[in-house]
Amino acid sequence: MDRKYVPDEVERKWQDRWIAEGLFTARRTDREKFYCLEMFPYPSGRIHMGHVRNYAIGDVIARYKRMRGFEVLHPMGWDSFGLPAENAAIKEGVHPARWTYENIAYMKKQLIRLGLSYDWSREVTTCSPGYYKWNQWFFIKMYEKGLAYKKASFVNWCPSCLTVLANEQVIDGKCWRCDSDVVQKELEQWFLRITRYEDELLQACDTLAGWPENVILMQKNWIGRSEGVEAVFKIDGQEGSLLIFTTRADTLFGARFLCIAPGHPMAAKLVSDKAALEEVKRHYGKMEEKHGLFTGHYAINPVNGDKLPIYAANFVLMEYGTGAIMSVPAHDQRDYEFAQKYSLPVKVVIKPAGGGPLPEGKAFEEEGVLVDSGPFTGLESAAARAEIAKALEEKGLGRRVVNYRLRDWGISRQRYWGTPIPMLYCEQCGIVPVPEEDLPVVLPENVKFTGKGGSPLAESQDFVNAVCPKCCGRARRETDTMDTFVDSSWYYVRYCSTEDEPALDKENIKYFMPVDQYVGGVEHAVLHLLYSRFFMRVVRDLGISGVSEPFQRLLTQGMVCMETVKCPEHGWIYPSEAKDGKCAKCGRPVERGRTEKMSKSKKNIVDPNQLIGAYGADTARLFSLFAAPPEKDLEWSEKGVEGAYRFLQRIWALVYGNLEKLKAAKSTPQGVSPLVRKTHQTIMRVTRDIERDYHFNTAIAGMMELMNMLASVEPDDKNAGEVRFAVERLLLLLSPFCPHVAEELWEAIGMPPSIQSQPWPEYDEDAAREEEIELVVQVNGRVRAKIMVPQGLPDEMLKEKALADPKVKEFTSGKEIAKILAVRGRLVNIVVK
RNA sequence: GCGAGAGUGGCGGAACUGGCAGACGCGCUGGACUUAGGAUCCAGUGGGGCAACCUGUAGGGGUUCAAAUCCCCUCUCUCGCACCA
Repeated sequence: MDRKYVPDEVERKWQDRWIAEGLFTARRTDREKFYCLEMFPYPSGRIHMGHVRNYAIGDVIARYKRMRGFEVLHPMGWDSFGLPAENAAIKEGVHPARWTYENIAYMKKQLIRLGLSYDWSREVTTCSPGYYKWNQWFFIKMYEKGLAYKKASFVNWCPSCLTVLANEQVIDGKCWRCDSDVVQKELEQWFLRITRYEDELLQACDTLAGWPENVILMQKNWIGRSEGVEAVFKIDGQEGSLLIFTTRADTLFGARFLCIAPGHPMAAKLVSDKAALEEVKRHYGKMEEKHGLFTGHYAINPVNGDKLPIYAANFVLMEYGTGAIMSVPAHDQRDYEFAQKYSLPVKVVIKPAGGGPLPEGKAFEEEGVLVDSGPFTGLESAAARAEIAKALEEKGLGRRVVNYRLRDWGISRQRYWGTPIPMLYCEQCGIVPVPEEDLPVVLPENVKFTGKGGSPLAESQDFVNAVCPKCCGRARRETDTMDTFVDSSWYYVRYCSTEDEPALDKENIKYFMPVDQYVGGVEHAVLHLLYSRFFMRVVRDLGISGVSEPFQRLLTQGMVCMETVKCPEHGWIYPSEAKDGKCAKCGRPVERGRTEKMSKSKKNIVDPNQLIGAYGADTARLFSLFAAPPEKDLEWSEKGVEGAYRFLQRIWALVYGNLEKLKAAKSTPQGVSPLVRKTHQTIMRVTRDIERDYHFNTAIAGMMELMNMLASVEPDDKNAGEVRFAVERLLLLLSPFCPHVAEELWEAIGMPPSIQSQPWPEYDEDAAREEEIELVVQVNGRVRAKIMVPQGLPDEMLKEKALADPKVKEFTSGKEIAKILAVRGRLVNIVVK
């Protein structure tokens, strides 16, 4: 009867049953669907607490929606291409495929051990040919539509390893392996024309009602739309001209010189000292002191004919606008700094509208009133911009344009472990896509991983040598692979069909898309989400789906944090290595650092395996959900975990301690007792807290309150029915959070499994309402009395009762009552003078 | 620098549209049961005061019968972008 709670035993039992019974498979039905998705992990080896939190949140939502009667699609997979696998191959000699698939097998076990309710028949593994075939297919479709193209672009290059480096392999401008200085090397690379959708992607941001404000803002800023004008500056005494972009046409009369990017085509033409130009290029794009070089030429300001010197400058970006700017040192801080360094003149053309003074020693960048600006003098900035733009357009020397910060998406990677870009270079026909029927272009397995030289694929002659599908002549295969963000840009579409079904089944996609709830970390707020929004539109424009926005609602969960401990001798140490404020190794007093995101380097990590081993998956889930609302950072606390465990123990003890009485009782409460009322209130609260932005922490608090009340009720013949009623409801409410305990106890009290297939409990609003309420009486805003009154009395009665209260009289006697207010039948405030 | 968000007990966090500040959990204090307690149960727990009461949501001002919540200023922290012309 007094069975002990052994989480491991209970959890494995139910995990096996759920899988055997296929409770979590989704299929197309007449019911309304709910697509619940969590960002799939990179198979790094083992899961971390961040995954536990992310997937616990998603699992509660999926299980809750199932109980609410939805056909829930809740899939999981592996973002399994990427650099770490290749690094492991270089360092340890394991093949990336083996390394990856072993990691996947292990991590899958871990996820199952957490009791997550996934439909594994839809498992996606991006490094499998069956998946990346479709990356290639999309690529070819995009190539046909002009959405994929090739152009020269810079990569990080290590001159010692003779290899391209990813951004994360460049540490402080040096190679991660050999510490050599990294240089920029120009290569031909493939790009996806996301900019074709820039305007739509920006506009549609305002339709993302279910997204957090900050993420929408980050998307908008990333796209970075700005309105301005392009103006033509003729070059003095020479053929040709320079086109510049500015958002501040109102400062055009203040231009004192022009700056062009060192890589600008005109730079090479205008500058005779090539070595000096190279020097400027060396500093290009670096956040440091500005470097410039006078080209020896002048340009003519189209509005007033001023002759302005032309400089090549490191801070002017070739990728934005036209790669050339007009420099207005009086009204742009960057130009000001440049002018200071090269002793160039400054001309003020804007003054503060209020007539205040100009700042000293820096540029005045705000808007104001124009001075010294010819016919435009006296206009305000906004009006002047319009007028000057008009004047330029009339002269044919300029036009209004909109510029975006967003660049096309460079997807070429000089790596092995990624999707081969399905292109051929034919000696006769040039660039030729691999025919659809020849897909996938499979990664060859027998390649060497040295970490040196070019891409491993380029070394594989079997791979490189190909036949042109057009002319049957000799062709060379593209050896670059795709950015792994391509893989994750459409995996949610792939999930709509099972592994056995066609990959892009329109009917399946129509039924399941879009994702109703997406859950993941903020670190993907910009790139992954933007690329996915782009890809969804491509899928749409290929006629595969009618959906434009892939993710209806987005929840970005906070980080999992823990305190850090530092020893003066040993550096960061695990909290367990500190005893009584001293380092266990050397005995020196430790320094308590701040609470930070869990990371291996800071040694402030908790291993999910150990956690589950000690307390079970239900406790791990419960604590992750209870300690903070999902969107906020969560501070890990061993004591807090124990508290969560204790809560489950108490429920367990409650059921097993009264098992016979509970089993014998019928769940038919007689009337509305305090326990029955509390039960209805709890159902109401938990439901509301879940519906209101998934505030699981308060929902769990509500269940704890009900548990506390249950613990104070000793079941006897009279009340056994209502206790059983409360216990049943409590288990139902608990089941999305701690599914194993809920199942086990549900079965224990004699209910047929599975609790997962039960409907979400209903509440009775009348039964939930208190018969008596505590009326708060304030005098001049201060609480002076609390009186129990029947529910629903009219305001006049409440005021009367309040005034009659002896305590209140003490504060009102002899004073003039100015006003009495009653608020929602719960509070009365008496204002006296 | 620009943009966004946050600041509530010893700690994590509650408080729906302005209406009892501190739900729930942790910790702490006292008690019970115990050979024992780092198990369990009961009671208490923002600060000050014997008390009636006073005071309290980063700091300062304001609106209101009433402010953690709304408005203005200041400070601190976190995040994002960062030479985008």
